[in-house]
Order: sequence, then structure tokens, then C-alpha cells
Amino acid sequence: MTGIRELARHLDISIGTVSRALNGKPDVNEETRRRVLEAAEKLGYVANQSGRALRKGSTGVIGFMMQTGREITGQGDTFFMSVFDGVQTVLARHRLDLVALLCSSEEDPQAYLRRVVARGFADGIILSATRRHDERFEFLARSNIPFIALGRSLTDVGQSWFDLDFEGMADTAIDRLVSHGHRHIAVTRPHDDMNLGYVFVDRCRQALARHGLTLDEAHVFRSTPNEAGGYQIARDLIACKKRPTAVVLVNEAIAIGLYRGLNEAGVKPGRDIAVIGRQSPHSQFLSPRLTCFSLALRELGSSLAESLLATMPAYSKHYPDAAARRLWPMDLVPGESDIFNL
Amino acid sequence: MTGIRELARHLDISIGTVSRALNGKPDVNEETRRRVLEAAEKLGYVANQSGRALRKGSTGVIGFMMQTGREITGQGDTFFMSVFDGVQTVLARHRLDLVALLCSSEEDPQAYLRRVVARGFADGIILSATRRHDERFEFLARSNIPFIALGRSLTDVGQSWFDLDFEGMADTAIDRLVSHGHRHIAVTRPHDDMNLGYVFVDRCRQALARHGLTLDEAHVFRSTPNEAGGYQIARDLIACKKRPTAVVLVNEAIAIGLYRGLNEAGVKPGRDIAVIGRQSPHSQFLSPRLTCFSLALRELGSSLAESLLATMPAYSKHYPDAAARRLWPMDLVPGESDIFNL
DNA sequence: TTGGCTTCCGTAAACGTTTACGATACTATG
DNA sequence: CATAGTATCGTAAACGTTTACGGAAGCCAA
Repeated sequence: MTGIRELARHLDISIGTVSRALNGKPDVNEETRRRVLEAAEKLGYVANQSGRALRKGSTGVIGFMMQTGREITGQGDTFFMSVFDGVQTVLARHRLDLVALLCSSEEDPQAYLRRVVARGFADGIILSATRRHDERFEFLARSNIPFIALGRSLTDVGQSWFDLDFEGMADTAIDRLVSHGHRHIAVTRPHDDMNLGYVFVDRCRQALARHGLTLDEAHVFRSTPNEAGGYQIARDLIACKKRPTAVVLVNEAIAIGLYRGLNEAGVKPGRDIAVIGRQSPHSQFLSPRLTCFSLALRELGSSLAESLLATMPAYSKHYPDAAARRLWPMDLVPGESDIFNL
Repeated sequence: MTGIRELARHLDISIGTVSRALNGKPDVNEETRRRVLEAAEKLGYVANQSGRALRKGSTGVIGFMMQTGREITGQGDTFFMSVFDGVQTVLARHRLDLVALLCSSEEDPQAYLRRVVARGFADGIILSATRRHDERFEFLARSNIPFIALGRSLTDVGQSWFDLDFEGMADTAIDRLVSHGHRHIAVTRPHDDMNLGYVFVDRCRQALARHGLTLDEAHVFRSTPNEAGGYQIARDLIACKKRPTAVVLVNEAIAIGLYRGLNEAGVKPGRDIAVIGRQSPHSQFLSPRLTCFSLALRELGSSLAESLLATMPAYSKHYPDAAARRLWPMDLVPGESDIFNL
């Protein structure tokens, strides 16, 4: 089964008609269309990707760019796998496929993206792990290829983006802790390249100010967004000369390291210090159960996909009111790590 | 910059020569080659993927198939991201790209694979999350497309595969526990579809037999390979009428759930029960530190890629002695979860 | 000078598909 | 019956690249 030609010969009709029948074009008799679809199904014919893409100028593929070998997102695997699943439910409606574009740790992300785009690999691109200043935005905008970012950036080329509502998270967490009597609250943030840190810490500062409190700069803890980073934060926290009574974690993966570090020092979360973090596959299995912010990952993925499609001329009419820029809400899931009054 | 034609016109030579120059073909003057490469670099020309693939019949892409929205592997994100990175170091030597083929939870994996293959998307495919009986092998073998599996299966079509050395892990773990005086050892396994469970449990049984011990069938615990599964195992374990004094976990993600379940019942790992598991990003942050089996993920990825390339005619000459079927060794990393003598 | 060899390059076909265009047959309308 | 309109289909060009083939030029030996 080399191609459409064989299928046409087998049916004794022209390849043009076969193509039209398969692609749902109007100029074809319904009876012939049925025959074509039937034969295609029986013979397992699927249009060759390269030929189709070459002619149409589009590939039917949406790429989700990630970087391998690095831990820069601080998200667990379920995070992306769930988001992917949500993205796919929307893409499937338009016969679009999702692939993860994997940029090796040995290759410059910018160069990788240039290569992918120039080769015409994908019709649209979703960026993740966005940086505070991210030249990928400028490049994609110049290249005129539809894209959306999962994560905000200072770089603004009018692109669409989605991000978690860290502002809402900051407000809710701070209000909650203050209402329980906490006055010295620490916050965490990833390294300086990530925009997230600035957004979150600034909002926490504002939220504290509303209560007449100030954020001690010594209580802002930087770390890598992984388990080891959490452990480091615990040690820094304990070494503080004026130890805070609560801490809010902005990354997923760091809670378990923090727990370990605290426990080693005999400081018990939920009793000696209040901890609020982010939901992850294991946050509910920590002892004490982590009070955390959860979010609907699949739905985020679907919404993300809709916003991307809204920027693509071929599909935008289906999503007239997809928000171009959106903060995805998170819900507080009460656990046992922050329940104590001072 | 629409294509090779413009580049050729810009250099005032024919497109044939440009193509030959770019592809390192011999029939081209070194000076012109230099000029071509220089101009391509300057103008940011990259060969169009579709055109090239259409003509050459190969895409230069290797696909790693994964299923989204599900938790069937029990591996964390660092597992795959590290393996990917290793794969890419090898693929980069041949200008091959790695992408993750994401099969939605709403689509049949077999149908997805059929679609991907028929469309000519990838030159080679790496399968993961292999099942005990996996029809994808038969399909790929019939389709005559190079592939390799990360994980064994009962389905044997002469394919290459890689897998973790669960046999070695079973031997080491059992010997170690027995030498510490344990006589009643429990083991875990994922659900029945996964071949891993059979392999591991069988080998544990044999290892115990060498010490004159038997594996109590009531001490074989099935679970989903995620955190919740670990929690379930803990509860089952405690409900056992004859409680084992040690347990060996075959999946990555379940340790934390197990710890939680044990702690809730006042059973302390490393004191009341010995626990040996698999290394994960958080295994060293558990209290007590998990005694676990680790493996070199990047190196596994590289080796996996080499074995795949060895099955591809265009590249096999570079990897004459890449093992077709290989068990990847794991090392015991001593922690505190199993150190106690009975 | 002639012939053969080598080096380098241009020409054009081919890959599998989509689609603009035109052709045919049939229907309806006057 | 003539004409216009419609439904359906076939033809062929085009997408961007690679590569088989042949040709031109230069060189060297006989």
C-alpha cells in the first residue's frame, strides 16, 4: 500500500476523487465517498504525512516544547501528562496531533526552536518552562508561527499565554496564615531566570501589606525547584536568626525535601511551622498531609489548546472567545501542615 | 526564505549543487561548499522537512511513544527526561531528532501507532510501557519499521528490547534481607498486564528458594504503580494475619504511599519492617531514607538508542556490536529503611 | 592532437499529496 | 429542442527536496 494511487486504481477512480472523498470535500458523490472510505479503512490507507504537508503547507502537528535532562519546571510527570491529555481532547476535534518536541540539554533552546520552525515541523507550538526574558517569543513572533506559552514572561510580543494564578494563590495563602495568627511568613521562589518567582513574591508582599505586615527579605528563600531545593530551604529556614512561623512553597516538588529537612531539625510541620504548598502526586501522602493548592490539569490543557487554536487562522473561527491571556485558578486543599494557631 | 531555490539564486548556482553541498555529498568543490554553508548559516536556511522526507523516504525523526493521562509506568518525570537526554546524545551524532509521540488516553494505542506509522512520521520508534501481551510489536514487525522496546514482553517477534535487570534486583534484595535474618518477605507487583510483575515475583521466589525459604502467596501485593498503590499495599500488609518483616517494592512511585500507610498504623520502616525500593527523585528525602536500587538513566538512554540504530540499515554499520537484548544493571543504594536485624 | 580520466556542476525527474480548472453527463427550464 | 445550471469526476500542476544522469572543462599521457 504505497499510496493514494494504488487506492485509486483499486477503486478504479482517479486519485483526485479519492483525495476529495477522504478530505470531506463537497465535490464528490456520497456513494463514491462511502466506497472510498470503506476501501481506505479495509486496506489501512493513511495519507502520507510528508506529501500532504508539502502540498498543504501545514503538517497537522502541534508541538509542545520541553527540555530534557533538566529540572527547571519543578512539575511532576503527572502534571504534563494530564495537561497533554487535555490538550489532545481539543486537538482531536480538528484531527491535529500533539507531539512533545524534546530539546536536548546539549542544544541551545533557541537554536533548537529555529531548526524546528525552519523545517516546518509543526503548525503551532506550545512553550513551557518560559524564562523571565525569553527570546523564543521574539523568534516565534518574527517567524509568524502560531504559539502560546504556558507561563508568563517579561518578554512581550503580544503572544498569548496561560499561567497558574499565583496571585490568587499568594492572596489566599497569606490571608489564611495571617488569620491563624502568623506574623512572620516565609516564601520560596525558584532561581532568578524564572518569572514566577518575582510574580509570586511581589504578590505575597502586597498581601502581607494589606494586613499591615512586611515581608522580611531574609524570609525569601531561593532554591532549585526540585526535592533538593526543598531540603536546602529547610536548612536555611532553620538557620534563620528570626525564624518564621510559616512558609509558602511555590513549587510542586520541593515539599518533600522541606519536610525532611525540618524533621531532621526536630521542627514538625503543622505544629512548629505552618507549611502551604502545591499539590503533587505525593502531597497527600506526606505526614502531615500537605495543605496545598490544586488545579484542574486536564481542563487547563483543553483551555490552553483552545487559546492556541484561536490564534491560528484555520481554526480561529471555532474559538471566537478563547481568552488570549489567562490565569488559571487554583483551589486550596486543606491538609494538616498548616493547622495550628499561634 | 522560502527554500533552496532562493538560496541557489542568491549564490548564483544550481539547486542541485546547493543540495549536494549541504548534504556533504562528494561531487562538490570545497570552496563552493564553504560558500553554500556560509550563506545557509547567514540566511538561516534549514531544509524543509516535508520536501526532504517526501523525496528521501525518511524523516530523520525517532519517536518515543508514551501514553498521556495515565499512570501506567510508575516512573517519575526525571526518569524519562534523563533517558531522553541519553537517547539524544546518540541520535545527535546522526542528525536525528527525538520527539515524544503522545497517545491520548482516548485513543487506542494500537490505532495510534498504526496512524503514526502509515503517515510515515518516524524512521524508528521506541516503545515504553510495554504490556505482557503487546500487539504493537507484531504490528511494527509486520510494518517493517525499526523499533525497540523499553521493557520486556511475552510477545516475541524477534524485536530488540531493553529492560531493567529486575532479576538482579530480586537476587540482591532477597539475599540482603535474608542475611539480616528476615524469613517472611513480601514483594509487590503492578497489575496483571505488566510483564514486570511476573518476572520480578518469579525471581524473588527463586531467590528465596535458594535460602530454603518460600514466598507466601499472601505476601505478593498487587497495586497500581503510583503513590495511592503504595498506600494500599501498606494497608494490605498490616491487615495480613501473618505480617512479613520486610517488603521489596518494584515500582518507583509507591514508596511514599507505603510510608504513609505504615506510619498511620504505627509501623516504622527500618525498625518494624524493612523496606527496599527503587530510587526516585524523592527516595532520599523520605524518613527514614529509602534503601533503593538506582540506575544510570542517561547511559541507559544512550545504549537504548544505539541498539535501535543497530536495527536500522542506514546506521547499523556504526553499531556492529550493540546488544539487541539487554538487562540494564541496577545498584543498591543503602539507606536506613532496611537496616535492622531480627 | 587525441583520447580518457577527473572534477565539478546543471538539468530534470521523482517522492505522494492537494486542488484549481475544465470536461462530461444529467436535470431543469424556457 | 436549446440552453443554463448542477453534480460529479479526471487532469495536471504544484509543494521543496534529493539524486541519477549527462555535460563541460581541465588535466595528463600517449
